[in-house]
Amino acid sequence: MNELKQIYNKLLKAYGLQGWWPLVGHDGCNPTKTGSVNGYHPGDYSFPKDVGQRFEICVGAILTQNTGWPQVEKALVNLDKVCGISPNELLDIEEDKLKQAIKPAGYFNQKARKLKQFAEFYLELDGRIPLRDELLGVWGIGPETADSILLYAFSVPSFVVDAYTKRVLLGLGLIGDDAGYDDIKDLFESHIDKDFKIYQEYHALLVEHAKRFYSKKPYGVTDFLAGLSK
DNA sequence: AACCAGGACGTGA
DNA sequence: TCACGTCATGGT
Repeated sequence: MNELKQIYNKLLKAYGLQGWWPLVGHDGCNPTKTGSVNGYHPGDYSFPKDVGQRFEICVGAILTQNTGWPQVEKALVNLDKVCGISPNELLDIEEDKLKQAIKPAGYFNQKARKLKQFAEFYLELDGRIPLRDELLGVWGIGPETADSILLYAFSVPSFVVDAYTKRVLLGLGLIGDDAGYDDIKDLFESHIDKDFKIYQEYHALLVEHAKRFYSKKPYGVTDFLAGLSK
């Protein structure tokens, strides 16, 4: 068994199933993740259950750029109140009202524009699953957001790499400081079975682990996984 | 009171 | 290609 699989097993044993992506309108959802916001559904991979939930995940992926989830949740609740979370409703709402609603998530000028443009793109899809390159062509969607949308909204096994992921792998000595986004993505995808459930859990587990051991400098000095590699 | 959060884009070299 | 500045609110 390769090292990345061992790390996955160890993280899973330590933290359990994470149940990403959290949903605000959690109908049919079982928010059992203790000590966290509602909307998680550990062990249930039948999400999103409808197009509404699918679009909400996309919106959340954009709103969470460089921002903590609790703030995104406030923005989503506001959005749901002032117009609703659907492509048409986001296109119809006046931009200033949109900015006001998503303000808690920060970068409201940019993110309001991003949401408008994504809503348009989403309608053009007409129910089809987008290609990664198509997502990257939308203004405001970079590699991490594209992969998050593919993995959590469309259940496509595209591994998500974020700042935490890089810190953990760097701390374990598995990559160099010069490793880029695609290098790290390819590393996971070449060593882990292309199963969207495993990719969803693995990314969420890395975030959970990083929040505990890699949130303040010096990063990773107390990482209990560090003994895995040398 | 800095520092950071589940980044992405625009610019100049 | 790449390093760097910008965007913005709210936690710790």
